[in-house]
Amino acid sequence: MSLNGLFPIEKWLFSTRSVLNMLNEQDYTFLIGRQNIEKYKKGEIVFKEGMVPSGIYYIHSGKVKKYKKGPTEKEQIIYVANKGELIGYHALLAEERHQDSAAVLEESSISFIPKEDFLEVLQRSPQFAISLLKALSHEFTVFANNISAFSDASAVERLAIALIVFREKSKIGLIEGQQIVIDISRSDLAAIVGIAKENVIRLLKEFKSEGIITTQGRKIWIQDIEKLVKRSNRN
Amino acid sequence: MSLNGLFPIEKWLFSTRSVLNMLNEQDYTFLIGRQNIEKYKKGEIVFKEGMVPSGIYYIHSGKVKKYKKGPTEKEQIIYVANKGELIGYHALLAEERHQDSAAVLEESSISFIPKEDFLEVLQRSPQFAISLLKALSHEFTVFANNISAFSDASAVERLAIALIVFREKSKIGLIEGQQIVIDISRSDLAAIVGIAKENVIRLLKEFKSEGIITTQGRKIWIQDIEKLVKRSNRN
DNA sequence: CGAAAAAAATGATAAAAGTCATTATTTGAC
DNA sequence: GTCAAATAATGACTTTTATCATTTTTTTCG
Repeated sequence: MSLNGLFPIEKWLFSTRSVLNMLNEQDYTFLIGRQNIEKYKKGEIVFKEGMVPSGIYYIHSGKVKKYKKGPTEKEQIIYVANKGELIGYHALLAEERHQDSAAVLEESSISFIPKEDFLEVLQRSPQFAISLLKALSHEFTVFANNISAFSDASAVERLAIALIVFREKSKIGLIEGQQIVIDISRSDLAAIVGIAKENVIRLLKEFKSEGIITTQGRKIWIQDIEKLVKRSNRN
Repeated sequence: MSLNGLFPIEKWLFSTRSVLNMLNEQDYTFLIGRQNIEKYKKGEIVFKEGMVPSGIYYIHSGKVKKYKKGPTEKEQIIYVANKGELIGYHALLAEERHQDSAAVLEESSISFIPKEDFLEVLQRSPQFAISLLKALSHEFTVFANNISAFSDASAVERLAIALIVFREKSKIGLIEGQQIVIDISRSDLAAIVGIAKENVIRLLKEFKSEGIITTQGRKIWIQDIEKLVKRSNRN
């Protein structure tokens, strides 16, 4: 079941994956081929807002949330990074402290790339810089969409979008034909959508009664993607 | 009256200004020194969502809003670009269509930089690319803050932030000691804050009664920045 | 300057989403 | 497998913000 023509998924997804693929084998190996992979358990923190960045991170497997806490301590998830993506490069490139925090959503393998190594490759490969520029610029599409959706879309619509996007992200690494399962806590889902946890639960219940999803514990299966797209109002 | 120590203004502002300043004189003149400046009247559109970018724009004077319209036609302003800034480069660098629209908020002088010229300078100056990377990365700080504020801050708080930030932007080009005036329509202010126009008016009335601002027509003068900062809850 | 148009302001009402208190279910560790 | 802790679910109620209809003020332009 594809989203082609159904939903503009490309406006809601991006990936730093392609950036690395343009590196030659030597540089690629230099950056992420080394065996400094670390395992993170669910909920563990990769970096925290305010920290001075000493390098960037590459996600070998798992999912990492980037989030911010406001004065009221309410957490807002800015982005969920996936297997194959880089995180932590914004602060490094901007030469400032981390402006958001990162924590893993599920057991993940992540390797650390020291600042010096990253900047070295950046200096010696102008094409890498341009490729990064392209990736960063595309990120804006997604962010602009998000900001726009916050004022234009209702809670249900944003939840529908979040489910569609998260499902897409959960496809990665799956075998063709395998059931896609969305495995995320109600709190995290609420923090992505920007609404209260209780509302997420109530709206999911609505989706269940409409036959759009089924759930079991925290797990969610999307049964009728077309109806969900309709509920998102972005088609 | 400075914001130093009062309010983290740097988290809400960025500028592509510095990017151009790192260019050598020759490249600088090549890009924006030429006499293809065009005047735009209030409300005129610079580019529209969906257009294929053929170049980028440099704002010699004036203010330009970047915005998106959602399915309900509600406009959300993503960013207000100022004198000295570049716009339209995201789509160009990402090699995609414009994902937002741009229109001038007040009479502006803008020059067009053809795609080829911009990319040429980018290719021949690796430092320019890295400088752009830095600028783009910093933009994320601002965007992330925005997204976080949307879920964490109330309407009044966001309005207070918007006024503080817009006031700061209106300082540019002013003579020291000159009164800062915020000159923006209630609709545009509402589109920045992401709330209904009527609410902007009601909240401004509240600010007036608290002695924080005075107004005359569309014009707003901030009389007590400290109280306003307090209302923003970000200090 | 004065009329028409645009924008700001106001008031009443409706809708959406948040909060709090509590119960039910699931998950994870021993 | 059982129990404790964590998380999901529910219901009543409050708060916030949007919407709509209308009046007043400001701006624009001949």
